[in-house]
Amino acid sequence: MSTPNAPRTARERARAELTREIKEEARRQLASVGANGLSLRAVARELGMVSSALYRYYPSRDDLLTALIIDAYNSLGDAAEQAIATTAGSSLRRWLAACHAIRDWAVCRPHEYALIYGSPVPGYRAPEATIAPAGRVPLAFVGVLGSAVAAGEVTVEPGARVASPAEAGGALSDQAVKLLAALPGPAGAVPPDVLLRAVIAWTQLFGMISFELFGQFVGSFEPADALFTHSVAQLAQYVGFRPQD
Amino acid sequence: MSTPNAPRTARERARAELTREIKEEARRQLASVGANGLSLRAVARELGMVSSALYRYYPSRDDLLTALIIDAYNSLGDAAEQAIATTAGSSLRRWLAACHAIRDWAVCRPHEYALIYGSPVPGYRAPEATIAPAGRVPLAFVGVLGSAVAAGEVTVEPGARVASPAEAGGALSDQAVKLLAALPGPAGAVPPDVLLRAVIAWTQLFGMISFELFGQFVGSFEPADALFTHSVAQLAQYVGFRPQD
DNA sequence: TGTACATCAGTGAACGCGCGTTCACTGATGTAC
DNA sequence: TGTACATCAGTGAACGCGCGTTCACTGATGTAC
Repeated sequence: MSTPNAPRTARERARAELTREIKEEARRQLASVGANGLSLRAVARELGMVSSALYRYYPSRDDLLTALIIDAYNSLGDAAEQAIATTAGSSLRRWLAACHAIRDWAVCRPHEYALIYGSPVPGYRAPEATIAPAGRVPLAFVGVLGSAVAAGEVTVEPGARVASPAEAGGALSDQAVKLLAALPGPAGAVPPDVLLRAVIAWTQLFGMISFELFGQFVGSFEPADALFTHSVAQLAQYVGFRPQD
Repeated sequence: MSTPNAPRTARERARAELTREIKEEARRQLASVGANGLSLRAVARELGMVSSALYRYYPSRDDLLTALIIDAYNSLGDAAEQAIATTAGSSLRRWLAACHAIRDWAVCRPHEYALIYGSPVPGYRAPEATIAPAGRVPLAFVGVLGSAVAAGEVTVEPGARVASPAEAGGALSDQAVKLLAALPGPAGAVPPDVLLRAVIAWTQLFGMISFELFGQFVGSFEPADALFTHSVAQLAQYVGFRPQD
């Protein structure tokens, strides 16, 4: 019985393998032509097949794209979760490890990063199935936040930090509270203002990675390693992680 | 003599007008098919011309794309500069006005935003001519920073803010100092640590706008108005702008 | 003011290409008795 | 264990499409004398 999804017959094994090889070749092509240029015919050609054969594996080009998108989200989610799981010490350390893991992943796979965080492919509508994988990174961050709050490793009262209390109320805190209510386990206990600070850090993280990969730092902060390390540390401090070890 | 570049003959006037109309139609198509799908033939069709006629105006598809990119950077640069120029009061107010102007511009023209801040078009290499327009927004921010420093409206000593002094030295401050040396006028007098904080705010600004436009907030912070206003205020405070009026 | 010539915008046909998808087919692999 | 049938992977031709770019051309606009 081993694993229930394991292929039993030779046919099934071949099918699983080719499904994987098609995705791999498609990923390789992403790098040279981008998501829009991805072509079933070119993938088939490279694999030594006839283009119509691919339709035994993916019903259309968009389905192949969807598979690549889901894989990319999952691969990034794995990287973040693994960094958190394998980093010992304080919540701060785990938070920083996740940030660095995400950037390292993106630098190694710029085209997969562009696929999920770059401009949307026009005419392509992301199906439901991408939503859960897309949520893994934010969820991983919220998980760190939750255990940090529980362990008292994050400052809850932001002190004199709130610039405009009027804004923090109303629509914004409603959104934060609603989001927290939908979160699993101890993450729901994160105070709304801590969550908001984390969201800001989250957007900064991806803004910086996008700028690095998409060429906005050319001629100024390139290479961006030092800037990245510095900014991630700054924002972790802003979120409220205590610099204890 | 009027303006030196004004078209004199009917022919020249017609040429200037068509050049503009081609760009306008191309911009319209960006919205439906994206940068990769932009096609000279479709533009010509919509304009009631034959496709080869466009070659009298742009020597190739890439040149038309370049014109659109330059226009987008300039249009965004205009918006930011104008917001700064027309906002009275403190540097803080001008900084916030610029941030909001940039986001408003992006929300109104998501496809032009994607063209310049989204994933790069594969196979397209941005020519030299795009560099200067691309620098207008950062320069505008640095301008506000410069006058804020001169007027004492920004906190120069970050207090206990530096998380890891070791990183702030070395490569990173070298880059900051080099960048400042290349800046015009009073902007060069901005202290490196203030510049670094502004760079972080700058990346957060665009990270948040990208997340909003590219759909990462679906199901959580949508609409993102309140989150945006809050985060921009938070980062202005982080940069060190004094909340005086 | 009128004529001769040069410039240039726009035409239409063509070249050569690649794409996604469908469909009837062959032949190998798997299954039931 | 062997045979008959069902399943399914892969083929090759075809459909209908759109693309960027070139090129010889016509006819209108501009210029110099």
